[in-house]
Amino acid sequence: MSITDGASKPTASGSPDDELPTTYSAADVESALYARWQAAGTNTADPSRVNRLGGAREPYTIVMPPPNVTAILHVGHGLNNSVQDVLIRWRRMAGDEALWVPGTDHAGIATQNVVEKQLAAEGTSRNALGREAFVARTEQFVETTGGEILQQLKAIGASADWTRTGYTLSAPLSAAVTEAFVRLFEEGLVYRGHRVIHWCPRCMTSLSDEEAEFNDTQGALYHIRYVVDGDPAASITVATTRPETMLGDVAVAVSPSDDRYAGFVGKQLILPISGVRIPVIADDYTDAAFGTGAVKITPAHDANDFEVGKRHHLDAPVVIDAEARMNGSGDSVDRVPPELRGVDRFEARERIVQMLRERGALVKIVAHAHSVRHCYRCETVVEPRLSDQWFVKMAPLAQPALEAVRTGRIRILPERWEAVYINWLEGIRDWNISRQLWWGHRVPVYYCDACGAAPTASRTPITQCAACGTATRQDEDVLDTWFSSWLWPISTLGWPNESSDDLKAFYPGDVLVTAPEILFFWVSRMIMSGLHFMGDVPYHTVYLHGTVRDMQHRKMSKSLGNGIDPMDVVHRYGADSLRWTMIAGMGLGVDVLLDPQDLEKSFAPGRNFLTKLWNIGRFLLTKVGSDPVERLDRIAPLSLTSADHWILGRLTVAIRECDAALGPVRPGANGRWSDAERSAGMRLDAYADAARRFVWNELADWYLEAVKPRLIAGGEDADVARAVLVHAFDNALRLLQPIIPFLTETLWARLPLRLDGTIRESEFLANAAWPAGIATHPDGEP
RNA sequence: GGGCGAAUAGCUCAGUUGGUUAGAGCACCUGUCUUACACACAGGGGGUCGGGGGUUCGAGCCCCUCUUCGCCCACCA
Repeated sequence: MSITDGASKPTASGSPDDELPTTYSAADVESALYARWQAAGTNTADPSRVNRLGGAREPYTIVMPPPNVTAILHVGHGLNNSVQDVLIRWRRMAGDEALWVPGTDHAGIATQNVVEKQLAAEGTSRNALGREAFVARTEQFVETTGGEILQQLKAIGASADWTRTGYTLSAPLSAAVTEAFVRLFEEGLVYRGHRVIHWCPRCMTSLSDEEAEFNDTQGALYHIRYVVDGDPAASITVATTRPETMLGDVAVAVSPSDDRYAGFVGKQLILPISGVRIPVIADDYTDAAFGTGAVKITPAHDANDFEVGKRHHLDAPVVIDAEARMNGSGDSVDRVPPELRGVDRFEARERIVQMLRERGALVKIVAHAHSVRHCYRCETVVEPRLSDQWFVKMAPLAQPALEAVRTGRIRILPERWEAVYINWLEGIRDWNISRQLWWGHRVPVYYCDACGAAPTASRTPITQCAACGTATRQDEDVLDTWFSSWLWPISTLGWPNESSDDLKAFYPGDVLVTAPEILFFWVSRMIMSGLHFMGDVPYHTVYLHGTVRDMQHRKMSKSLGNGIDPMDVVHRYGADSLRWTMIAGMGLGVDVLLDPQDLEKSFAPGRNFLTKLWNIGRFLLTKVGSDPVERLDRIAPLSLTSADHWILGRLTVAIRECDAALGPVRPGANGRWSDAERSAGMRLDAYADAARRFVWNELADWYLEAVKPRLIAGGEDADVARAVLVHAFDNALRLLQPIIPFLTETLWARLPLRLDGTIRESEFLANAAWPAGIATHPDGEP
């Protein structure tokens, strides 16, 4: 009989051929077993069983960070989802109604970029296709190839509730997006702003502050002399890292307290190359100690300069276009000399520097290290650009989110991230949510060009102007991907339908498991949206895990070629090995180092442990046999040997250690973490280690050896030994199920029955009870 | 510029409020195919806990300082 057969027909009727193969073959077991879990609905949560709806169980909810719909599983996903699955499986066994909501994210910019690349390869482009055809094409692409990652998650054993799989661009979740936008619009928290934003000239869209990442760059500080109008002997030298923007200068700002320039304030300077006259102004923005103490002010191409410009009522001439080429528009056309028009910004920089040099306006060039913002999707240097965008006013949303962490309704682990969270929220800036893309949720705002009525945000499409009856025009922009992500914990449960059973049963949820990188992008915004739209936090614990890196501590990435394909590991060592390695090897918030060059070295410990467990199982099933065993509580304590007492004591200790490592499940009755609880628990590595120690060092190395003669001798004492052995192993399998579900389930199905048939209270170990310690054997000493 | 983290055995890491000879896995050495397991078992070697200073009866753990890596944030013109 093969393992697969054995697993599919769990039986304790020990037929002679019912022997386990000498080696465990994960590949033969895992996918079939997963299918059986699926068929039995072990992962499916039922709101009617939840105490919030009159049921008997506590809910335990985790929402999966939705991977990009076009993503394929990488080892980071493997780590992230292994952690979530351990927690969910643990709580499911412990009697909670555990719900793990899976799904995918439409990933606006990322997906649009993928499809645009495909189109380019086909010799066409999105503009050639037009908006409607492009969106259709992308939808089709997502439909045919998207979501593969969800299948891969099943292969690593993720026990998510697939009946509730969400997708941010699905109809129900899109309705939630529209509802959220319109509500915020009506509350005055969404507004149209005219200001300098981050612009990616390759993606051709604006970006939020968070999407424009700083990269350290070795640049230069160009010192340029601006001569005073009417006094060629007098001049001010400005320092800039971006000389090409000088074409758009409208002033030079000096510090009001800078004596060097006091006499210049109010005078006019002549801008080299264009000859435009600009004033010298005094503004606190300028730091007299930096550079030359004089700053050129380019309101259209620098966010700070824009603010300075506003204070001094200066124009904001545009000299760089959307594709980052030198070009004026409207009144500013003449500011860009004909020979520079249409020239790329970096090429223009070289040429302008040369022109300045020729005119004697270039004083010097000094090497200067600074940080430059790049597009987080394509690495292109971001261009500050003056434009009209939709913003969310964040301060009113941030305040309750700040309080939630300060008062202990939410804890963030490791705790040090709480300071980072608080610091960010205290200095929060408004969120630019409009994107000049086609792939995403279209901004639900309608304009009437005919009568100029105020723009209307609407839950349903408006085709005719309410004021004048002419056809309206919908806003062309789509919303930031994260504007749908931040609703994920409520939208996947049915919001805005507040009578949804899922929402009532499973919200607020419990834990969010993710990497620190998206603390601002996502985690904090979900807290804000949960508090704002549902009046409660989406989770009480934020668990931030580390990053998977190679042996040189480099982040694993496709471009470096240092990645580990989790599916490769699954095929070679099994999902359980992968999971074990991740969970046992990862301290709280600590990076996991794995060697992509040597999978054997990285995953052998997990594989070895599984083999050990397998062999314990083989020993048990052959030596103990398949005859029913007595229930432990029916055995007179006096019949137990000191070895029996010892192993039962060790088991109790192991259970206690596992429980302690996993820690408090949820905050106390007032819904707030106490100081003591705040950092307790969630030590998955300590939990794995405690379970491993019991199984290997105590059960296998000691008790199994001690019990061999008794089993051989037979008689009543052999039956006692059999009962204790089965009890200990049964509990060991229960302790380990959350981490290595496949192997433990396979072995558990073959444990002999108890005399009263109670050993299997459930068809699956996945739904069996989490172990409880035995009160009569409180300590682990013999 | 501000903040945070890490530095413990050859490698990857544990060491919870300071308390007996500092631990695990892998690697290494010596035995052993002992009828569950050589992906194993029995035993063993190996660490001035980054440097310096301090508090204490006592410090890997607390304080100061330095060095080296890494991360986050920032209106580095």
